[in-house]
Amino acid sequence: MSDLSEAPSRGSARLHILDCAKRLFAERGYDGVSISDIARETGASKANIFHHFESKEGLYLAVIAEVVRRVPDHIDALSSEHDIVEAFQELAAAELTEGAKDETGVRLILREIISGDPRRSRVLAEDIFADRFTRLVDLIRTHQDTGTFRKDVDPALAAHVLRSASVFFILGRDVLRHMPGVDFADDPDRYAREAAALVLRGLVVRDSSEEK
Amino acid sequence: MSDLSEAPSRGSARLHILDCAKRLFAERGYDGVSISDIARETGASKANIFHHFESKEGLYLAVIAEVVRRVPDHIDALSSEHDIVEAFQELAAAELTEGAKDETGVRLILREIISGDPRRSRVLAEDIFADRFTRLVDLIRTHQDTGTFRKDVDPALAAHVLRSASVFFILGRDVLRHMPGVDFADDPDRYAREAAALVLRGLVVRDSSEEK
DNA sequence: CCCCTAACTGACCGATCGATCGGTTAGCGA
DNA sequence: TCGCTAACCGATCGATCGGTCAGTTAGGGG
Repeated sequence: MSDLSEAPSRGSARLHILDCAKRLFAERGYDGVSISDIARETGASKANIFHHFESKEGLYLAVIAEVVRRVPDHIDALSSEHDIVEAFQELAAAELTEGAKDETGVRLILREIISGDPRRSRVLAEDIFADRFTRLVDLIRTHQDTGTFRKDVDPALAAHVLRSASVFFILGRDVLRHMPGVDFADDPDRYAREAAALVLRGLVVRDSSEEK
Repeated sequence: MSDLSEAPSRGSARLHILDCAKRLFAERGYDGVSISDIARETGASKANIFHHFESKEGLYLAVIAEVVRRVPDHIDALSSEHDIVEAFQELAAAELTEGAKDETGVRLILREIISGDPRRSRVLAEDIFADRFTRLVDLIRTHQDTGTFRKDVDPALAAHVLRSASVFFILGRDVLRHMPGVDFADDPDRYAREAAALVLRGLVVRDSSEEK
């Protein structure tokens, strides 16, 4: 497998191993993939994998680190849009399109989230999500201060609901495809925009006049 | 371990194995748990596990089936509430409290969702989620017809966003606990109600008058 | 009483796990 | 040209994997 004629340029084998391992780990999880599997997939020998990486866990952590390193950030780009709903739609669509394109990366991180290992949960939370989550919360809070957003909503909670809608879409796509009445499973862009609009505008019609 | 003095009443060992296996599978996943682990945890011998279950996969499927069998349904109970926002809050809170109480069950099903096995995704979708998902969609559509809910929102999409908010809360709790500014990680009831209210009422204040 | 069956066990099977070994190849600086 | 090092390999390690088997125990119906 993977006989790409040549091009053994410096460190290419290492990258190839990382790439294959990433896909396999994303598909089957850490315990579901053996070094032999990765070796077979890369076309290299088992021993060579241990030459490039100190252990199976070392390889796995390297894969995670590589995925994390490549996670782009779309939040900054929208600060000064004129229509706030449109801006959030744009943000959600950009993130979800990106996520759908590199589904293996998303799956990998999500597997890590539910792994339940408290150490890794903490590391992941602080190193990766905390920063952009905080910025999203700040963005919401800013709009609350300016009066664009209602003030009786916890900004962190709202941020989490927005994130959930995006993340769980990718996570549950296979199931979603088999749901009756669902025609957006293969259209991340449309889903992202409609979901963002939904959370911003709400589901109930806006004649009810209740104040907290 | 698990020396409950006696009471070897009919089939109790089988149930004990199911219970331990459920917890272990939820924590570490299918490939992360060996029969020896389960045997050690239950206090029984490996061979005895194969006496009660035909194989490891058979045990796993039995665990899944047991979890699915116990999933309660809260949707029917709310059809005739007077305040629609309150009704949805009640539904979300009931589901999330239930889910938080039996976190292992939720984790197990979520692991199954992201496993990526297309067969199982299909089975899960059709046997478990389809029914109540459809009823939630129908409920939303009904309120659209009566004019309570806005009509420019895909009911299935709205249902999925609502589900996402609940499910991903349990899934990402460990990470959520380490997020700055998050104080609802250990309060499923409050989160469920605020999240439901958010999706129903929306984030933006309701003076903007745009129609599609 | 005996006998049958379900519950249960320790010992063991071949296969595969992560990891290590000694040894070979290839490329590059001196 | 030599020599060093990184890249790579086949063979093999002890441990553990899922699963089997022959045999023992316990309990209830005849």
